[in-house]
Amino acid sequence: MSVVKLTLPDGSVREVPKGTTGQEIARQIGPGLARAALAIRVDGQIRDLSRPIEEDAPIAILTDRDEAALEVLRHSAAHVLATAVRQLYPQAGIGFGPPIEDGFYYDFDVPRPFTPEDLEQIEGVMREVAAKDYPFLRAEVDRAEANRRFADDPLKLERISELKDDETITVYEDGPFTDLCRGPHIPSTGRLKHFKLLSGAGAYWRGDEKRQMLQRIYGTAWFKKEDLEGHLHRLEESRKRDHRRVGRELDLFLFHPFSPGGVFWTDRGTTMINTINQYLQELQRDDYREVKTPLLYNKALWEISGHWGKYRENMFLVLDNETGEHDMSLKPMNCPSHYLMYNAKKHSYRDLPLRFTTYDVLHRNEISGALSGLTRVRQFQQDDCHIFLMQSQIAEEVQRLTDFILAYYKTFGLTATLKFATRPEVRVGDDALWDRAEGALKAALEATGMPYQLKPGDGAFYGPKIDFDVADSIGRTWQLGTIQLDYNNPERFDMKYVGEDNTEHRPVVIHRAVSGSFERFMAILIEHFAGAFPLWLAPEQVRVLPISDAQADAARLVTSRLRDAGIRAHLSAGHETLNYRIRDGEVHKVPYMLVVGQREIDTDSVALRVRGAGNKQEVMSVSEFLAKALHEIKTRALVP
RNA sequence: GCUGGCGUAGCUCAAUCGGCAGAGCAGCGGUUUUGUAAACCGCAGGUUGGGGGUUCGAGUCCCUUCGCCAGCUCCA
Repeated sequence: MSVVKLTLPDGSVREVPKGTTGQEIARQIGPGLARAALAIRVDGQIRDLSRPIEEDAPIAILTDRDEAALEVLRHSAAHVLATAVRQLYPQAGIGFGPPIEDGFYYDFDVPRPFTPEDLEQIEGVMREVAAKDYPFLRAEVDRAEANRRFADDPLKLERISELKDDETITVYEDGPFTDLCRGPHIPSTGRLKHFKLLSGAGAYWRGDEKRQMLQRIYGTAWFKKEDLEGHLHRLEESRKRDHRRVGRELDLFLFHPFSPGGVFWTDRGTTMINTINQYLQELQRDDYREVKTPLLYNKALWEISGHWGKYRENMFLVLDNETGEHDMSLKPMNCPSHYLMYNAKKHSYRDLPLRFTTYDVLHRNEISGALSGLTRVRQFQQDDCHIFLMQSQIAEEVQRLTDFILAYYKTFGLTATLKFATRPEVRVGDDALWDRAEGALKAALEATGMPYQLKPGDGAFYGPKIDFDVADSIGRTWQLGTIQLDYNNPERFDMKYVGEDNTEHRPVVIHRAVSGSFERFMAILIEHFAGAFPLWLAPEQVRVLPISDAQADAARLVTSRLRDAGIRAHLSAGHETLNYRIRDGEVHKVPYMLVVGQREIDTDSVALRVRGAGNKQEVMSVSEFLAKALHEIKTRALVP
């Protein structure tokens, strides 16, 4: 009998008869491991424990301590879900059921949507399936056998028909349920213990809006009870932080049915936007040129830029009364207007890189179902910038922009991950141009030394890009910043600069945004800080509270002193009790409250109450407080 | 845009089977002058998102439309 040599994670080599299963190896290593084992990694590939090993390979037995095993668990949880649904709805068609971040889902073809009561019932049956501890049995079948097994399910038959002839078709059984599936799975359904179904929703078969709508059930599954509870707690916490709720409670913005996708910023929200804007303007003071351009353009511009062909459904077209045609449009992007400005003058290589920034209002006609709070609106402002530069300047500029963007996020305590997005299906420009652009941007990105992920096909229609994704409190990631390299528009707009050799050359354009849009950035900040903004950003920075009317004048004087120093301070006097006013300040997340009573007046001081710190007050002079607050504001400290 | 759910006072939510639209908070008026998270009393607040229908009678049932929410699609 031949043997195979298996290298364990600790480097030791174990020789076992060819065909030994992962389960048997785990048992040989130790009974504890055998009990804990969930799957095995063989030469980098995760497999069922029950599969025989036929070749020499590095292996690792996976237990609930491995992140990869969690994915296997969740995939198996999806199968248990399908098992339960099939038991309750034997006619249900079975779509796809993959693991996803924090959980899993499965799509079913059923005549009516699942209700919350249905989900409870299904979850109950899932617990029965888990209790029965059915083993997950893997089998390789040929095409005819697969077609026979899934003869009653058109969705599965469609999937089978797409498998290539050289692909191994595998099916998995757990008790009464059989699914077409690549695997791998946990050894048996009993290993699934801590899970919960969360919601149901419609989802198109294969994500295609022209195909039928299936009913998707989302669920979450974990190895430990605490992990499940922690996850459910995080979901609850996320709901509390939802920027739509917090934004209303803190009176930052509102919506009105008369302008779906349009934001009404209150004075408080406007103050925050302006504060962020000032910060950006300060950062860009030296090397950037801030410009303003029109909002409305003739379609001739969009024909040159390619928007008319590729982006028209997202543009608000405006009727021209003279021509009776919709041949004007509100701008959905700033780039073409910057190109027009660039071309209005002749440029020397000495002027490059030339950086135009703009905070103009943009309009995009999003389909109604896409609108969502501040994160998806129809009118918004980007902190937009277009950089005109020479080919040879790309790497340095990308480095500089990356540093800039990451430093900016750091000010807010946000961390980002980088994504490199390449040419999309719908695009302008020939492949040679794309090759050059992708090559140049990738080289520049790698020169920064930052880790990044690849997002193939996710580039802009005119060029590849580096996206900066920032995670919000719910764990959703949002694309905020972006660096897009564009070789197309310089051609389309026939841009030129005069080089050192006194002949004309083609510049390259970099599109850059940092916050993405102020609207979306505000949504993320609100959820990130749960409304408790750092001092420099808070719409109301300080609230001054006299204990009674007797101290009102003194408190008013303190307020004026703060305001004269440029601090956003308000006086909270009146007939309400001190307790009431303190509570109101805490509820509105005012960073600092200054209590002024007779004791303070006598010593020319204030009693500082820090947001969230309870009544651990500190008494200091007004000038001491002023110095402290101004310093925190100036340094944009993440306090209190 | 698609599928489903939901729209009751500024906000959060009640209103049994189709049978008098209500509460708390916020607001306004008064009393209270307060030492670190809600003083007390009173008043006002509504074409139940809009339109149409069924019914003796509609917040409740049906149709339609607008908006919001979740997901899909899309995306800053």
